[in-house]
Amino acid sequence: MPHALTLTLATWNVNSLRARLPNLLAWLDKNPVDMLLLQELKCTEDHFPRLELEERGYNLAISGQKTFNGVAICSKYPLEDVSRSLPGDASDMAARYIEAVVSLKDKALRVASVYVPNGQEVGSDKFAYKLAFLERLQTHWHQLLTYHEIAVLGGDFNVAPYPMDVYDPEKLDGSVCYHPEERTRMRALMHLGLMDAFRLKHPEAREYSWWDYRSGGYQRGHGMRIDHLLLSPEAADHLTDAAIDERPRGEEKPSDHAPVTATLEL
DNA sequence: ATGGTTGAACCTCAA
Repeated sequence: MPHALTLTLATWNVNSLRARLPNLLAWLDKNPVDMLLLQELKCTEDHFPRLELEERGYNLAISGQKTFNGVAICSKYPLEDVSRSLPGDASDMAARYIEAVVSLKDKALRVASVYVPNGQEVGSDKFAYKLAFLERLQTHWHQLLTYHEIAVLGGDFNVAPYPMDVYDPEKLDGSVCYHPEERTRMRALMHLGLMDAFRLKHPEAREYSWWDYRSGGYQRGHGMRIDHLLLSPEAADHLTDAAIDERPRGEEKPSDHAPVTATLEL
């Protein structure tokens, strides 16, 4: 059967949607992706710039929070069965996960936008929360993968899975976002059968998705690849392209993250 | 570099 539908996806941690709205809209005008996964909205749903995105054709599913966190799914196709929590800890109120089913013409796609906790400092309570959160992701997606759907789990995982995903693996080994325990849990999640779209298409590329604002991280090339689009096997079968668009990171008032993109021919 | 920057909201925290 010939390909009937080209679906473009992006994930982007914008580090405050309201502060980054000009950057985001300028990027969308050049890259009118079908599915946009956002993290670190840093606003409640009532402050979400709904009109600006709706007039660009997006349906919205939002999990907002004041000051911190906040995730969203923006889709040119209708969204159904929206879920705003990651199972496994009913006491966790942070807006870090949203999942929905996208109705395409004759098929469906499950998609989630996740903002994994940063962990702050190795050994801290926040680091333990991060590890527990990664385990919850693994448990939940282990279940979801039994459905054999076309599915995408995208977002800011705050983990660089392999040495080639950081600018200096020897120096950074054991530091937050590149600690062995985080890599172990990140890889356990991937080894359920979630394929890293960027790495599938670029097995050797030393490209990053995040650079620290401090110490001129971007200018020095001190980056990490911590934002990922993970594909179910059924989705990976349709992957035709993946990239990291570094350009927005070099522009005025940037997010510290760059958008990561993928294309599926369904 | 036990430095450094950014955003939101408060006079500091999270990243």
